[in-house]
Amino acid sequence: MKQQDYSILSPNTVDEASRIFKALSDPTRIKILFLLSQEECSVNHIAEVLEMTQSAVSHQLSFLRNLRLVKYRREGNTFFYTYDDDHVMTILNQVLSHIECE
Amino acid sequence: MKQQDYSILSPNTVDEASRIFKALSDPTRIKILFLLSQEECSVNHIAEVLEMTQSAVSHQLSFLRNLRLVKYRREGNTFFYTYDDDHVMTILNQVLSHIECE
DNA sequence: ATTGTATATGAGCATATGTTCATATACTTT
DNA sequence: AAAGTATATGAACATATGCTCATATACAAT
Repeated sequence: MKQQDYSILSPNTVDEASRIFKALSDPTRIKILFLLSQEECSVNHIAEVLEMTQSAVSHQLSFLRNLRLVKYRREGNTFFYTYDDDHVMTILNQVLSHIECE
Repeated sequence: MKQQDYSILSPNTVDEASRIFKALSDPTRIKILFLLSQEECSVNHIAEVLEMTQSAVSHQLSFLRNLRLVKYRREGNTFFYTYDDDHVMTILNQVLSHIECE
């Protein structure tokens, strides 16, 4: 059988999907996004709640920023982060609630 | 502010979610699952369609099997794989169709 | 100006991941 | 029994990942 006989995903679609899933595949990023689904948070606040170093959190926020999954506003020295991709947040919440109602 | 003031996910929930997303975060696994969403496939068939070695495909199927995302039946020398987790397939299709309709 | 505070970032490191290569296993065919 | 076919599996390797540590940056407060 030949490859053409099948509905094949375009490379771009596969790459984009894997990027989204990879973003959600790390426990720290899941926890950060879940926090942000509830309220706008500063970096230090996230670090305190998750009991992680500021640096580790900042690196993950940088990762999420690059993927446009979060955005921030500055207020003095404090950076307040919010989520910035409704679709990804919907996917995350679907999976989380599916797991919890088992 | 204290950690207890927030709705915190249980460690099990986070781990389980990250396992699901990690399973979907690799391009090869996405392609395999997408193929299986269309039809039952033998290992060699998957390898041919995806233009990958039998070994690479078999390793990924082993990964997906461990997570109970696929199952197989044997017919002589041939192993026919099908998907085995409707929820994960739904998530995958949601993300794929969201990407494609942009 | 100096010190303090909040965050970002680069280097380094240990671990995880995905593939290849060689080989094992189990069944089929002759 | 022997050779062939389809798949599984272990070792090895290169790359990716997520953290820590040290330091840079930018603004605030004194």
